[in-house]
Amino acid sequence: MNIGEIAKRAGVSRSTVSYVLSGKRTVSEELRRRILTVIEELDYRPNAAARALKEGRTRTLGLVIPPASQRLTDMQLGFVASVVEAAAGADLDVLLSPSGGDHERSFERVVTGRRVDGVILMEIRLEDDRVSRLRQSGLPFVTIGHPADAADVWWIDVDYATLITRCVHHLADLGHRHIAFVNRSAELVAAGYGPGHRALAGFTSAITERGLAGVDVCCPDDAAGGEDCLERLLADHPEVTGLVTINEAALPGVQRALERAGLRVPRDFSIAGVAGRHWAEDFRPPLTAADVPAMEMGDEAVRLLQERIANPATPPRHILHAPPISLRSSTGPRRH
Amino acid sequence: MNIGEIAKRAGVSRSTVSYVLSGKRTVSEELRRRILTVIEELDYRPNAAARALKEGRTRTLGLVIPPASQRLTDMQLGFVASVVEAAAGADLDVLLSPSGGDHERSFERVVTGRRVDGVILMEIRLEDDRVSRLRQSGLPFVTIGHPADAADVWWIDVDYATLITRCVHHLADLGHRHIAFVNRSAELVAAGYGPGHRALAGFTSAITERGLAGVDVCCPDDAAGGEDCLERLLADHPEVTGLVTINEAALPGVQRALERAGLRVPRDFSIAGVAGRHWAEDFRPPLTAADVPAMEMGDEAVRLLQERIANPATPPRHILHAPPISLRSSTGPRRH
DNA sequence: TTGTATGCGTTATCAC
DNA sequence: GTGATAACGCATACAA
Repeated sequence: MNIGEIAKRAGVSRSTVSYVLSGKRTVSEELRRRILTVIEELDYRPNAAARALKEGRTRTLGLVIPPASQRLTDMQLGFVASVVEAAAGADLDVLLSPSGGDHERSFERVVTGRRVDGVILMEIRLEDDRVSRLRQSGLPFVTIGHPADAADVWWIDVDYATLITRCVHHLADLGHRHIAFVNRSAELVAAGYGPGHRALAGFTSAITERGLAGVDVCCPDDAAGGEDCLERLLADHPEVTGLVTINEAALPGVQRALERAGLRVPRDFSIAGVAGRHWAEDFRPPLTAADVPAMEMGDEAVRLLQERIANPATPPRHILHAPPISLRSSTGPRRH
Repeated sequence: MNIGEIAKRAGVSRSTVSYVLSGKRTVSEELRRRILTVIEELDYRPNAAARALKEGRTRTLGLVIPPASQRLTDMQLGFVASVVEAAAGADLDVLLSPSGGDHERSFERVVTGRRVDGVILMEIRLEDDRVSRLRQSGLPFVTIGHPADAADVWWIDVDYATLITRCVHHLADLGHRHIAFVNRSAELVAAGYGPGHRALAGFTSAITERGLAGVDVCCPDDAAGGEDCLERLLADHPEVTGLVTINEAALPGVQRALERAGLRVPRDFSIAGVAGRHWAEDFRPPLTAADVPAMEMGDEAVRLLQERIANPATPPRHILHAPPISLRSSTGPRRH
């Protein structure tokens, strides 16, 4: 079914059909009716490839995600979901591309095959090859997270340094003097994962500012890893009475280790961090945390990307979120 | 950058370049070299839209997911991840389309705009409009889950009836006489969500077969809902000593309610169910459950779809998974 | 072994 | 207000 067939059945030319569809020139009411009826009857819809070829744009956004092998966190999932939702709201389709692992080809196809009008990139490293690649390709893109050298890229991020700093101050205000920072996995941090580094910087500076004793550890991104990690931490640093973290996936394990050590939260031990809202609320006890507005951020990513596609010359825009810390029930005064 | 530009710079015709790329006819080694060098230099890649238009296929699969508003379960996430991974492995791209909610347009675009060569559908209802729509459209599709009338559709599913039956037998063997079934949310079940109905059927028949007393309840798909639900259940049916469930998202709440009621798992109360492996393992105590092979199923969905695209006349194939129940630590003998 | 010509389905320019 | 026609970039049947 193509536009020519519609034209034939309606007894008009192809261009008239096209103009009825686009509304870019006036068509007599009679023909309009007739054409729309035929379109309806045959359930005709323009061929996307032909349209893309002619118009030079695909009405499709690329979304580059971490490979599946590495399980997506709740927060990442929130980004994906909200990007898809926002794109659908703007009548845009979303092409998913796993990066990393052995998926170079998928990424290359998206970037260089003109399959999309723009790209949204997640899980940004401080030095990120994909960002360089995209920069050089000229394809509009927006990142969720930002690389070290980010002046010329459009991005949206969470201000991990500030948030972790606030968490430390909160614990310090409650009287805690020995505080631990539970980071994401060692591999991720070693690979230059931005939030890991920025959160650590925030932790270190706050610890110094308040004259506290701080210890930081990397921790695998799952419950079992969290359990091991905290067990070791408690053994090596029994003086620690509270922790701050950006590793939501490790928390169930963290809590099990605390329980096993006979420590109650928040009576004997306080936990604060950065996490998705659902996560923080479903945790027991509910987690005192900065609630990352994942839904909003996906939305913004799509908006920014549309803006950039529409007007490539616009100077870069950055959005840095520092949501307030929601006081729940996982932090309390230090017990003597 | 197009194929003509490459041809000009290499001093050959466009078709020669095209044939070098496709390998569909022999090209002298000298020209081949020259052309490949130019391609390399300019980092040329064929325009996907032009190729799709010419070839009549897009090398893209559609993946229809539930809307983001309704949070994806761990299992659904596993499907998405594995589909994307498998598709990437076959050099196929994946176009994501949220369905339900107010995303009709997105679904219609995918189905009727020839944006994809085939579609993978998730979260199937017994009577599913999207399946009917796809059936009538002639576009090849595979479902994860299956509708009531599924003889002519290609699908992959988990045998919820059998698995829940096994769970009931397992509890019965341990001496439990009063068993509850915790279903997915009432809305989902009312909407004809397949697993909800089939699992319930399996539960009922097993209860009857063993001469037990069974009670079944619907339960919201989140921790808070699970907590409420179990609290009510324990109040109304204090004789119940074990439950089986397909609602993994409710389990943290279920457990909290049990704890609050002073019931220990598995000493005082047994839990068995169907869940993703990670989920079951991370649970405390680790969950005795049939581990849904989500990764494998996404893979199969892509393979089946490729098969169907390649050979539309092949009779439909169905794959029904009934993974064994992994004995972990959430079930034990009834206490007297 | 290579080149020329055609058409995929659209949109948009030009002519009427 | 409407119709004919030329691209868009590619793959391939047909010529040489």
